[in-house]
Parts: sequence; structure tokens; C-alpha cells
Amino acid sequence: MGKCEQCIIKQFNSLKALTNEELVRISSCKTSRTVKKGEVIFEEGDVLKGIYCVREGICKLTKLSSNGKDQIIKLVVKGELLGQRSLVSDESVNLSAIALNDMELCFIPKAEIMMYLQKNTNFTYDLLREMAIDLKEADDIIVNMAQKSVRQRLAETLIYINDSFGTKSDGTLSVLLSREDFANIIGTATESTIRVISQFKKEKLITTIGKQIKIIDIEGLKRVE
Amino acid sequence: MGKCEQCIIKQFNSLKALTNEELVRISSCKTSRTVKKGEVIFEEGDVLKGIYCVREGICKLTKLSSNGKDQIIKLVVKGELLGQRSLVSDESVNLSAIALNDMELCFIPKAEIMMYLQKNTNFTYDLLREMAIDLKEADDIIVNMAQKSVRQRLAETLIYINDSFGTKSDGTLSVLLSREDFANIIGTATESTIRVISQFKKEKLITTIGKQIKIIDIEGLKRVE
DNA sequence: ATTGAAATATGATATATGTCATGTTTATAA
DNA sequence: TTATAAACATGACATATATCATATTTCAAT
Repeated sequence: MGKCEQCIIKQFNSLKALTNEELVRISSCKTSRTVKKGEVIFEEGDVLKGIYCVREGICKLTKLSSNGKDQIIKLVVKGELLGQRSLVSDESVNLSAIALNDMELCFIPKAEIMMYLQKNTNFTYDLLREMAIDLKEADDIIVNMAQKSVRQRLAETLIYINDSFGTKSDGTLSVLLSREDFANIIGTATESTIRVISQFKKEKLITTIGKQIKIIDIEGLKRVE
Repeated sequence: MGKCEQCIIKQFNSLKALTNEELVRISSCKTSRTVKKGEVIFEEGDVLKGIYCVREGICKLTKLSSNGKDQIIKLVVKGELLGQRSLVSDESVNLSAIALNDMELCFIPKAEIMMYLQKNTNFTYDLLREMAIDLKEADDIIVNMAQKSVRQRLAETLIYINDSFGTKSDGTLSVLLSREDFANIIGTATESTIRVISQFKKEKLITTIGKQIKIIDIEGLKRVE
């Protein structure tokens, strides 16, 4: 079992605000878990007994709409925490987390985290800061959903994934999503997403290699109306 | 100038987590401000020098979309805080706040709040909890925007305003919004909003008295598809 | 390599919503 | 009170997107 105090991953999330002693403590009570692509980490309505630190891989946070469609709210990658919100609000989770590729997770029990929330102001404050940023992002998503076309939303999603998660050596986006996943991010029908991807190809904004997507004209994508 | 430690408003926000001494301190450095209906409290891009506690009235938080349309992200009423997010994330505000009726605000300087964020874990934790709740609400809004029809979104908005802010003695919604405001909440054209309001009237779900709206069949509204 | 299922792709059509035009009502100021 | 602008309302039409049908391709399991 790895040692949290030496783990490089924590730099990317609020655990960096913990003291060395606290990290040593966590090391001794944390558990590890591997999750296969497509596997459910937790589901809407579950009561979490702690939070996860993502050591490897990427997952989607989804919410089921009353019309039966899934909406992807956020992608969570290596370095980020998972489940902190519902721990704080002390309610069941309002989102499901599903692995998009094979993942490695560290699980930290709730009691542990609650203790640091009591004692370590830096930790609480850092969580608060992260959440304020999430909220700002959520505001942007709301505006985009409400005011922009499917074409614009897809273009922005491609740019976001490119900028946030990067590309592989062949230039394709390193986060591989199905057309349906894209549809569930931008909030549209899968067919519409596929059609717009085809348009973007014709307009020489992207190319595809199988289901992989490669951006070839990011400035053009930014101009999409 | 009123005394914060005796102010009943604080019960409704995170200031309740402050100690009596801290509240006395705030009393001595806070300033009051009245804002007329339609007036701008702060604007997207402003750098706030503190936070507001809403003593009276209601305002809308809006964000300008790149296509020039305003989106209303949230309504903030008596009892709530205003500006805490950008204070925490230490950035300019990402939303504008505009009064929907005459308001009374108390302004608390940033330095004061930052001090309590350092010293008072309860305060920080309470802010964190409030923000987790906001984030959950934002998730719901995203799903609604992405997956539901204008009819459904308007119905839910009417129910939300009814449940959250109540009605006047004549049964009309106590928060008076223009048709354009409704349109900017649900993310649609003003004409579409007006049309759906007319439909709801024909379907005997609501009645209108001038621009005031009265819900007469809330169960029916909940069933709108 | 073969097969079957899932994902991708595209056409035809229906529907919801946006846009523009125009008229009506309501509120506000002179 | 009248004048005037803003808000509300509705029709006609355009357009984006959803839906349903049907190929085609890709991928995994045998």
C-alpha cells in the first residue's frame, strides 16, 4: 500500500492542505480499489462512507433525468477527489460515477475526513476554494446549455477536452468518449451529435480515426456558430 | 446602525456560525446600503471588496452569454449572502447582481471575512456546506436545461418560485418577474415564454392578474410534459 | 476467421422553438 | 387626463433538433 505523504497525486487536490502527520494517518486507514472501464463507482442515491482520490484513469459523473436520459455533468480525472460534496452536505450522492477507462482509486473513510474538516482550517478552506471554482464552471455550463446551439456546444466540448486532458501522440483526444457520451455531455440526441461530427469533418475542423477524434483546426472550432 | 449579534437575518446564512464577539466586531465595521429596483449591485468582472448580507428584498444573478443574451442563474433573497464565492476563489465575480425590488444590504469588508475563514472552522465549514448545496442545485439546473422542454422548465420554475418564496395574500407569486426574466431563467425567447404562459392559462394551470401569476393547479403543473 | 451485438452513420420526416412583424395592454411621466 | 414607452400578446414563418427507420462499420467473443 502506497504512502499518502509521498504520493504525488495529492498535489492536485485538497489533500495537499493536510499536514504530514495527517497524511501518515490516512495512509494507514485508506484502502485501494481498482475499477474496470464501464464499472459503476457509486450511484445516485448511494450513501458514501468516504471519499475517493483518483490515482489513475477518468470517470464521468452523470445524473438521470426524469425523461430517462443520462446527463454527464462533469469528467473527473487522475488527481481529483470524488464524493466530497455529498460528504460535506451529508446527503446521499446526487450523481453517479462511472469509469471511462480502467481506474485506480484510494478510498478514505468519512470519519477521517470529518476530523480534518474540524481541525484543519487549511483543508476546509481549500475544499471551499475548489468548490467555488466548480460552481463557477457550473454557471458557465448552464449558460451554454440555455443559450448555445448543439454545434457550438459540441465545438466547445471538444476544445475543453483537448485543453484539459490533452492528446495522444497521434494527435487524437486522449479522453475517448463514445458518440453517446458526447451527446450526454452536450444534452442532445446521439444522432444529432453524430451528424454534427460529420459536419465538422466536412468543414475540416476535425478528423476521425475510428471513434477517435483529432482536432485539426482549433481556431475554426472556436469560431463555430 | 443595527447590531449583527441581534440580527435575525443571520440565522439564514453562514454568519450564524460566527461567535458573538465576531458578530460584534462585524457590527462595527459593516456598512449598510439600500438599492432600488432595477439597480445593479455588482457586475460581471467587478472585483468585490467584501460580501453582502441581504436584509430585505430580492435580486437576480445573471450572466451574459456570448450571443448577447442574459441568463439568470439564481435568485437571492432576504437572508442569503451575496458575493461569497468570488471572495473565496479570489477572482472577479462571474455574475452580475441586479435588484428585482427595493433592497437593503449589509456590506462586510473582505478582510473581516478572510479573518474568520482563517480562525473559525465552523464558519468555513458552514460556507462549504452551503456551497455544496448550491452545487447540487446547479447540477439539477444543468440537467433541466439539457433535457427538458420549455413547457417543463417554465412549469418547474413556477413551482420553484411558489415553494421557495411563497405567495401574497391574493395567491399570486410574491416574487414578481417580467416575462423576459422568466425567459432568461428558463433559457428561451421571451415570446416563447409568453406563449407557454398563455397555454398554461388555457389549460387552467395558472391565472394571471396583470403581470402577476397565480398557480391554481400545482399538481397539474408538476405533470406538465 | 466468423458471427453477432453494439456503435456509428445517414436519410426522411415531425416537432419544438426561434424570429420577425404587428397589435394590444399596461405603466409612467408630463 | 393624455401622451408615450415599455411590456405583453399573438400570428406567420423559418430553422434547429428530435425521432424513427435503416444501413454500415467496428469490436469482442467464440
